Amino acid sequence: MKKSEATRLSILQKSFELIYEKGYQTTSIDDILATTQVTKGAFYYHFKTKDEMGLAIINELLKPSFANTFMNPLNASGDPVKIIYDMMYSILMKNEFMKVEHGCPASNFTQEMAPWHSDFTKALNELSEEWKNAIVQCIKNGKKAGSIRADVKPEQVAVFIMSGYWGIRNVGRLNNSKSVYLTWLKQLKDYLHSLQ
Amino acid sequence: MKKSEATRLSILQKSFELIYEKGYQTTSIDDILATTQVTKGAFYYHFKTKDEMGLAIINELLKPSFANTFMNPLNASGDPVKIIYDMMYSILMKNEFMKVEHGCPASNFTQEMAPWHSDFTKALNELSEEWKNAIVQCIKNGKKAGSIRADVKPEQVAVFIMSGYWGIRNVGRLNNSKSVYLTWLKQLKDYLHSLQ
DNA sequence: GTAAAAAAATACCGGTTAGTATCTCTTATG
DNA sequence: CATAAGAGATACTAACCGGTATTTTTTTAC
Repeated sequence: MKKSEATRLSILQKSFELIYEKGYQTTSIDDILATTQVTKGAFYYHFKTKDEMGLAIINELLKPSFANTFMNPLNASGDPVKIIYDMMYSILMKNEFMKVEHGCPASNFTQEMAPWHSDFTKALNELSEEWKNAIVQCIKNGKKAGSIRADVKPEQVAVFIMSGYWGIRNVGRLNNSKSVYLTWLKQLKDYLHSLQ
Repeated sequence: MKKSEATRLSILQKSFELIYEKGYQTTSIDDILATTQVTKGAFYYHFKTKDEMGLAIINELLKPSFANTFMNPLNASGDPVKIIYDMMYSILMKNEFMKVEHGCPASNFTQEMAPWHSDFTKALNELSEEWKNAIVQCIKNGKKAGSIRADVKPEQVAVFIMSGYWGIRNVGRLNNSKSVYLTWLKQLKDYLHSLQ
């Protein structure tokens, strides 16, 4: 009951990396088997279908890691301007898992799955909503504390910031260079200050 | 020499719509043949491979239409704040081809192709660069005319705005509702005014 | 230690994919 | 109207895909 958990997790983790690099649809079961050194029998013992595995990746790997990287920083107390900027800087510039040429796993999943798999889209929408709400809360706190102007609409700002992040990941992939991240971050800082 | 051009164009146009709705990789040649009522012989007479057709779609359909919708409005003279906002409003809310559930074709292509096809990525990066430069120019004009503050960095602003657009398309697909477009547009307006 | 259940290995299947080879029809030109 | 090239139709293939059936090995419980 222990080693089997290990192979299951190994399948999930390696698949996650592979899918992050190659895309979900272009990563075949055989690809996964080749890199994990797991046989088909083992794979299908743990997962009924490829999509079930995909969903497990989202729920068991993506969500927790998302919570760590995207949510936790926002729960800190202090000036939202600093909190949000630092979070974005850390996600874009310091995170070692995410590569500029591959973008953001959550965003990639979304874009790739949206046209044809509503279960995935739903799961990913939850992520996105959680993030937005966390940003909203962070800004509301700032308004209460007086570091953010009273007329600022938290919801609007959250959507605006979030969109910018998804977008700059897209641009980063196109340019294949982190320098656009820095350009974006500079303007994000100016924008955030305009809320003070 | 006339009818053949028509079938070629018909293949491109129908494929474009199909790919826009279903994604490039999940749209098979047979799908295309079924909807275009064209036979495989005809298809492969006009295009050597599926990817060649994909590139033709980008260069012959996407680029010109992009120029119309995304570039032309920026060449108008006047206040960049109004020009840029009106353009975004028109792209997001008034364009009849683009559906919220399918996002923006240029963005979809990018996300889907990036991991495995550098030719596509290159072509799409050109689009993105052109758009950015057009926004940069528009803002520079505004600075000269005095409607935009002197300390505003056009390049940064352009990247920031562009990213927001790619991103809100992503969010729109997740939410499957245009209401996030309106939320984003409101904040875009505030942001643009902060540049005055 | 052995039997039962869990986990994994192997071989295979039907369907789909992009692409090809070959044949036929159409059209433009003399 | 003949003919040759242009355009399109048909039938096929080889590789790959996700998934299954069956067997073998490993682990757990007694």
